[in-house]
Amino acid sequence: MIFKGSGRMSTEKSELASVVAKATGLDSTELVTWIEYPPNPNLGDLAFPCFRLAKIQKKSPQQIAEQLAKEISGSNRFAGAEAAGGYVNVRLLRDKVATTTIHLARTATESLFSSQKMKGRVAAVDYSSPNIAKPFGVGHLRSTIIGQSIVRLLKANGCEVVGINHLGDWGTQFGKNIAAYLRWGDEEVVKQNPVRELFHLYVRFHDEAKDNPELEDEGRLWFKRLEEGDPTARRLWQWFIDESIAVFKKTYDLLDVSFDHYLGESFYNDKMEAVVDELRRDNLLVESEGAEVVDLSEWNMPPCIIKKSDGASIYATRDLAAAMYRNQTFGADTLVYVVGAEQTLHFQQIFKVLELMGKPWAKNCKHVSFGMMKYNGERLSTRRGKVVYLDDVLSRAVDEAAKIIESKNPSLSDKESVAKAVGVGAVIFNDLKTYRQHDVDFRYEDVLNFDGETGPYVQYTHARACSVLRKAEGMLGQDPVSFAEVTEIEWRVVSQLMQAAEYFDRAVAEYDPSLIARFALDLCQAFNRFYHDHPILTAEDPSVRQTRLALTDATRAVLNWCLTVLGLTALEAM
RNA sequence: GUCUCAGUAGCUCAGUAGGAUAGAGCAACAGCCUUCUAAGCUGUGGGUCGGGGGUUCGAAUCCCUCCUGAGACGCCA
Repeated sequence: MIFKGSGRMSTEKSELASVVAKATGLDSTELVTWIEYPPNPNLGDLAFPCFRLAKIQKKSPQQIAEQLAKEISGSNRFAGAEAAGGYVNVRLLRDKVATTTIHLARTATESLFSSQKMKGRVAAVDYSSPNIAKPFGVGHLRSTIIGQSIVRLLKANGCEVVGINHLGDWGTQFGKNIAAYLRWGDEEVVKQNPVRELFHLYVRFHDEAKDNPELEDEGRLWFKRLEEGDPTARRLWQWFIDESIAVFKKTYDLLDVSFDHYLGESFYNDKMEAVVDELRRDNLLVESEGAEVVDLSEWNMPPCIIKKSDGASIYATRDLAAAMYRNQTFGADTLVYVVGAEQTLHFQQIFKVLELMGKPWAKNCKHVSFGMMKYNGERLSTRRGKVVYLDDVLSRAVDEAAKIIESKNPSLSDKESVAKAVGVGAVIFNDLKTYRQHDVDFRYEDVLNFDGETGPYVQYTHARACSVLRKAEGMLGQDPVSFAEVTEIEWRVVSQLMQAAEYFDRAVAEYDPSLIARFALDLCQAFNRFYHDHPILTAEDPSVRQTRLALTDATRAVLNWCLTVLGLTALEAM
């Protein structure tokens, strides 16, 4: 397993592993991966299962556990250890761990998560990549949001990142767009609402083409003219692009999404022939059914078509050209594609061809795939007009947030921008928290719910911590606050903070922001419990007050970091 | 037909480098605001981890098989 042991484990785990290593003679970097967190905190803070050791040493797990418990207790580096059913349960020096963890969280928040392992590396991340003159639906949300979050995650890990919007700005559909516009379009109407209007014209073109097949020829003709550089075709095409990007940018601004480059498919039009030449030089091209392909049967894949039987290139050629451009021009040694799971085979083929071309960076290519977005159980299809517009979703979420503010906190200042942050945050977080390969059925009731495991919940917890700290103004400096005693409920918070690096390393290794969302939710839960059960500002003992404020500040800083990485606004009040 | 991915509480999902009694949230019900933001906290009910075999001291997790759903499977991207 590639990722095994690659994570920077908590310092507490490494400490335990080194004691066990000394006692057993085994490698501590291996041992550290065996260490677990006990299912019940009453059992201990860390647990070491002895079953595997039992096999090696040919002794009973219980026997080993008891012996190890003695060694660990005797080391003075832990509060205690006891054997229980083949496990050694270890209690940490909680006051010490709390003191150092909280200080780190407050003063160097990012280093609690990241050890900058990707310093010196360069990644090109391809995300969002909507089609020009097509509506930006909820279906595009996943690539956009997950991609942007991965960009931030990699940057936090010291990686240089180039964010690329690989716009769908080329293809026969543009011939249809042009033909439809020239037949029925009106410049003023298009300017009012460019993407929706162009899309309407496109849909109409399809409808009418059913009865008038000559329309298809008209579309093909206009695409041909576009390819040949016809001025009218070029002008309209460029206009569609400019208007579409302007519309997309409004949505991106709202989502706080940005790119280093907008490089659409058309950008590679003049860069594909060089790829074909290189493939030919490498003797990778073979003729098959009139087309030129790279044979991949050895790897159980269908051939990768490079040139169609009519001599034209195809998207595989384009993606190869794009990959090479990203490597050569940006110096990217890692290429990330945040694209739906339906293109899995395509990317497997592309990556394999790059490998066959002898590109050493081919092994660092990663397709971050995700399931399909559905609506009422049905596949969304832009062509058939089945679209849920992202703008509609966002504005409904913002309206809902505004309503809730009005009923819960009407005296809040800057209500409008808070409503925006909360509404948008709910939409983003909803998409990020359960990222897996599952298809998701988009439902308004889920997105508009702000209770429980949601973005607003995390934002609320952050605001809550901020509120306490505001009222404690001047009572807390940046100096380390030393814990004399940590309550069980306080410890749950510290214990969560302590695991930040493990979550982060896995999130980076698996390109999965949902782990950060999960981490933040667990932290919120622990903190809210603490907030509910313990007085902070009104704690009688001044030193207790200090430590609780420090814990609150640590939580605030860490939630702020998580929210930012995920792309949500960390509000100070809501 | 072949390949890939998925199947865990009524719903949405964690857990899938094998480990202790399978966890959250939503929804339902019952509590908690004269105290730091109740978008919160606590409790109750709810499960043959799709079915069946196997490997192992131990399986939701690994292997085999079957069932169900989605996607892909050469000139769209």
